[in-house]
Amino acid sequence: MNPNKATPITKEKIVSASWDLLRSDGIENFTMRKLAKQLDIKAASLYWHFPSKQNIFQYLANEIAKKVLLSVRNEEDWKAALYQFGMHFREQLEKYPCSAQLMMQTLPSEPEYLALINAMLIIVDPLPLSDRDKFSAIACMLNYVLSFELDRHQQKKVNLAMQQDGMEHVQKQSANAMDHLPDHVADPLRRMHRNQIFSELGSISMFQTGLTILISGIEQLSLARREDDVGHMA
Amino acid sequence: MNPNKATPITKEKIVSASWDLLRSDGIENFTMRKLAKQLDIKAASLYWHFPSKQNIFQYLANEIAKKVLLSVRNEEDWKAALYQFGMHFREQLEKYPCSAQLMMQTLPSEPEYLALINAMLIIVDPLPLSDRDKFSAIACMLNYVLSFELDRHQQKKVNLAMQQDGMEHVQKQSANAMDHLPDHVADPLRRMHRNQIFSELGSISMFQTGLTILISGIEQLSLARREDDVGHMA
DNA sequence: ACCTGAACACCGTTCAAGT
DNA sequence: ACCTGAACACCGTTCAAGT
Repeated sequence: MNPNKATPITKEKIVSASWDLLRSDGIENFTMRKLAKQLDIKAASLYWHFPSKQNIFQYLANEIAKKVLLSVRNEEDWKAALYQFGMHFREQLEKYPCSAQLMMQTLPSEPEYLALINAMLIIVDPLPLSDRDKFSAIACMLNYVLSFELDRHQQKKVNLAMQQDGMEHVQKQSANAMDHLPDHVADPLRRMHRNQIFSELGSISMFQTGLTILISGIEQLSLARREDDVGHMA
Repeated sequence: MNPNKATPITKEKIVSASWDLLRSDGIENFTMRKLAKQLDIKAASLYWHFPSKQNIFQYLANEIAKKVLLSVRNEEDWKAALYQFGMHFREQLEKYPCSAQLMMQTLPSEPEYLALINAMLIIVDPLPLSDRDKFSAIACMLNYVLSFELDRHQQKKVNLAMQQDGMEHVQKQSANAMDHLPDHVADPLRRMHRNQIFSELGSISMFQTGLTILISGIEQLSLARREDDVGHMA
């Protein structure tokens, strides 16, 4: 029907269609056949441009990493730098559909992803910490940012389902489960549910709180390790 | 062939076979047909006991949560309590195959999962923090523990692949990517790679470092918020 | 109550064959 | 160089029919 001779499919076109498909159908419903249909080609043709579906996902994850790296700015002290990095990172993740899933199911073997980790390590490199501690610290950060976006994404889906159903079963399910918690025990969770804390779940201010916890935790760790050193010298 | 009349399949048997299948094949290769074969029944029969594959996963995730709750002990101060909680949580996650994947792709709607979150909230409830801050803090913790186990799991797979291949392409892939990092910039990542930091990736001591960061970060946050209060009063 | 055969509507991937 | 038809070897799930 459409031999596409005039305008052959390119890697870029496939990538762009992939973003569209992720946005409309989610990563769990992303199929090669749907992707091909969107491009007016057959699924088999995709394999001339990419070796596998997994490889497309890796490419997309790497594109996100590349974008995050662009927005990295130099900062005076490491705390501000780490904070800005986290904020920019989250901002970029929010722009791309299924960004957190893409980066989590891709191990960091792509160059830009590694460069991203390297950029974070550079920030904490001047701290009086062992390499193992530095690595632990930035792994914490990375996982935090990704998990946060993942949770936000899931929360959005739950909210959507609640709207569509007139919050029939989704809301009820968690509300019921909440009611069946033991009564004889303090239950901050139920209190928070009453106070609608859950609706704020993916908010920026919550993100900032976690970021603050991590950064001042890292600061405390380097203070503690420094004391260890002093102890050793004495 | 085997009508199983003497010993009908029970929910427990399906669950037990599911753990076996997860351990041997991983969550990505877990199929209803394989699960049925292991129980000497047909895939369709599983749907009399469980409404869906997803529901089996939810059940398994809930089983993990139940087990973690059992190992929660009372502690004098909140820092020790949170630390012990994290350590026990990670310990249980290590025992079950694909535990982190199961808990991450299940939103916390099951009763035991909610009880788990509640148990964590109880620990931080006495702190001088807003409910929003408390929730942020334990979301941090939860995500940290799950992400850590997830990373450990992936790292184990990478190591296995390296052994089987005689580290042909996996090692090379990341080593090459490492070599192509820009040279004109500080590269702590390459230094750490040389110093074999990566092989320690899922170790308990690394886990403890992250846990320490989080807990002292939460402590600092409550100190800061307390100062805010004092400021308001003045 | 519990299980199966057979089907439905899909998957990712391969590959000889086309242009 | 780029694409397709047709197939392979699978999926999760349903449901009438069996015992």
